[in-house]
Amino acid sequence: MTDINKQEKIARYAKAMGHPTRVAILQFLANQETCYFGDIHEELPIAKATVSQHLKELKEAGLIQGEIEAPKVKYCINRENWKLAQELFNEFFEQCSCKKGCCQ
Amino acid sequence: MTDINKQEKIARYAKAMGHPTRVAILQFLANQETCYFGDIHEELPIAKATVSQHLKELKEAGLIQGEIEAPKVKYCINRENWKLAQELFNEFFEQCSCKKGCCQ
DNA sequence: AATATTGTTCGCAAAATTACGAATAGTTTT
DNA sequence: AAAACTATTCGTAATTTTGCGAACAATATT
Repeated sequence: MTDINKQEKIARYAKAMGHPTRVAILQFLANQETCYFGDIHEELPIAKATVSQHLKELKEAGLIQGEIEAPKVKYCINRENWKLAQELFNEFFEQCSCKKGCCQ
Repeated sequence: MTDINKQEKIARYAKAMGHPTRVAILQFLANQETCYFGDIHEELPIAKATVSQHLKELKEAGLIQGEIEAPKVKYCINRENWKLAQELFNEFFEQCSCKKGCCQ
């Protein structure tokens, strides 16, 4: 992956994580095996339409995935991309020159 | 730090990192000891007013800091918050249930 | 078949983000 | 003191984000 490509991926993931509600959703999902839309909605003080929208964005960013289990919809973390995001952020934060002992 | 507080901090940092240009700026700064506004602007294909705006946001999020070294302005990573962000993101990504071996 | 349940999509409004040129402010150099 | 240099702030326009209620779609239940 090129540097610029990595930057764009980081920005994409970061943007998806750039809202408290979405961080809360991710955290909730990360600590469940899987769960239904209703469970997520129950946790949050916002309208279901808004929850659905946040879920859509997280899904489009690739951090979560949903599958229909009629009549419910089951969401979970997208493990593959979660791992990728973790690696990208890790590498990103590690690269700081202050990690290399060259500054106070 | 409470869980919700952490979530908000993560969201705040993530939001700041949620734009390719800002990731590029952070990456550039992370690999310099320090540098001037002009150096950053030179790296980027956008107007200086826009660069300044992105820098302001990164500064307000706490990821960078700037100091006047007349007539220039010197920017650098805010090491303290960089470290905090690194720890928060690390903990966040680690918490996923898929890390704990309880799912495929 | 009618009704209920579960979520998504639509349509809208308010607010925030992004980007830029021009104007401005603060120093420094001439 | 004037001119030059560096970067921020202002004003504006276009786009995106956020949030909601209402309408809708799909399946399950009665």
